[in-house]
Amino acid sequence: MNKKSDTYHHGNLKEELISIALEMIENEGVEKITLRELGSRVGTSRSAIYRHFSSKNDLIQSVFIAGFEKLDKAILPSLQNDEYILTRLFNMGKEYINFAIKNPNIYRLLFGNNFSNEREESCDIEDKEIACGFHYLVAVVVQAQEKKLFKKDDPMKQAFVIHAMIHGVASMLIDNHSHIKENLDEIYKMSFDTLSSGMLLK
Amino acid sequence: MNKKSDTYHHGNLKEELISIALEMIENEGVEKITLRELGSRVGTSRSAIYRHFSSKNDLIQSVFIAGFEKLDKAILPSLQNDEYILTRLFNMGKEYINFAIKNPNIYRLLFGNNFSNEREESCDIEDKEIACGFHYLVAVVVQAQEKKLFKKDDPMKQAFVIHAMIHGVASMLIDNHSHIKENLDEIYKMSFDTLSSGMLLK
DNA sequence: AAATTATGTTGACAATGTTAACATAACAAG
DNA sequence: CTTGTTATGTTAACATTGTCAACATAATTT
Repeated sequence: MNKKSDTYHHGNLKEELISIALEMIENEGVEKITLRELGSRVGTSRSAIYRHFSSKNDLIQSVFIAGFEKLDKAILPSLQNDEYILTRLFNMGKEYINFAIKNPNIYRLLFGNNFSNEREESCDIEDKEIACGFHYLVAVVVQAQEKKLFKKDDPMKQAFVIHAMIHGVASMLIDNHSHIKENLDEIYKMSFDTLSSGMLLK
Repeated sequence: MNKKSDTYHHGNLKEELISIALEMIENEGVEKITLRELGSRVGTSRSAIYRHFSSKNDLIQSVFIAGFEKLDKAILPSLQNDEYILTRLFNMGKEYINFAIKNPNIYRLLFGNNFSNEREESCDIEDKEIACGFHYLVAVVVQAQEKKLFKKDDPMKQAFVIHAMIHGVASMLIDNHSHIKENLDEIYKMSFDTLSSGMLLK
C-alpha cells in the first residue's frame, strides 16, 4: 500500500490522498470529511494537502472524478458482452443501481449533490466525465434505433429519459424509500419494462 | 413582517427562524447557512436559537418539514381540478418539476441530500411527510386503475416508478444537465409519454 | 409581591479550513 | 561534490463556526 521513496519525499501522495479520501467519503459521506483526519490517515500533516490541491474543494473535485472512473469501471463490463441489445441496456441500468446501493455516499457525491454548483464554476473536466458515461448510453440508444428496436427520435433525449429514470430509482432507493430495497429486482424490472415499452416500436 | 410583543419577548421567534432559514437555504444552499447570520438576520443573537432548537440539525429538520409543506402547496392545485385523470397526473409532475427548478436548493434539501441519514436517525415525522405527498400520487394511480386506464398492478410500486421518473428528471435538470432546460417542455412530455405508454392498458 | 419559568445575551471553547514562516529532500548546474 | 533552486512537508497562528455555560430579563404563576 505505502509506496514510499518512489518518486519524491513521501511517494505518490497526491494519488494516495485521492484514494483514501474516496474511501473516507464512501464510508462516512462527503460532509464528514476533515483534512486533519485525512492527513493523519495518510501519514502526513494536514497542510501537506495544500501542496497538491488548492483547497478542500479542489481535492473533492478530484475524488469526484475518481468516483466517475469507478462508476465507469463498474458499468463497462455490462456493455461489452454482445448479448441482445435490450439485455445489455437492462444490465447496464442494473449495474448502475447496484453501484449506487453499494456506494451511496460516492453516488451522492457524483449526482444531485450540493457540490455541483461549485463544480460548475471551476471545473470543466466534469462535463467531459459526465458526458463520457452518458455517451455510452447514447451509443446504445443509437444502436437500438438502428436495429429498429426503439422509435426514431433524438437519441440524446431518449438517453436523457432513460438516465433520468435509472437515476431516479437509484436516488430514491438510497435516500428515501429504503424499505423498497427488498423488492429491488422486481421494482427495477418494472421500471425498465415501463421505460422500454414506452420507447419500443410496436 | 416583525410581529413583536405578540406572545413572548420577541414574538414568534421559532416560526420566524424557520421561515428565514428556509429563505436563506433557498438562496444559498443548505451548506452555506450559519447560525450567526441567521440570528442577526432575524434580529437576535446566535444562541437564542438554542431555546427553540436543540441543534443546527434540529433547525434544518424543521426547515425540511416546512419545505415539504411548500412543495405540497405548490402541487395541490394541479390535483384538485377534475380534468381527465392523466392530464391531472401530467400537471402534477409538471408542477413538481417546476418547484424543483424554482427552488433547487430546497429541493436538494428534501430529496437526495446528505441530511437524509441523520434525519432517518432522529426524525420520524419525516416519513409521514414524505408519505403524505407520495400518497397523493398513490391515490391518483388507484383511480387510474379503477378507470381502467392503468394496468392492474401494485399501486405503490407503480407510484414509485412514476415518482422515480419525475424525480430523476427534476434532479438531473437542476444538478447536471442544465443545458436541457431550454427544451424542458419537450423533455418532460417525452418522459411522461414514455412512462404512461408503459403503464397504459392498450 | 415573590417565585418560577421562558426566553435572550455575552463570553468562552474546541474543531475546522486556510495561510505564512520555516525546514528538508530531490535535483540541476557549476 | 558543492551549491543553488525547486518540490514537498511541518508547525504555529488565525478567523469562522457550532455549541455550551453563566448571566440577564421578561412573562407567568402563586
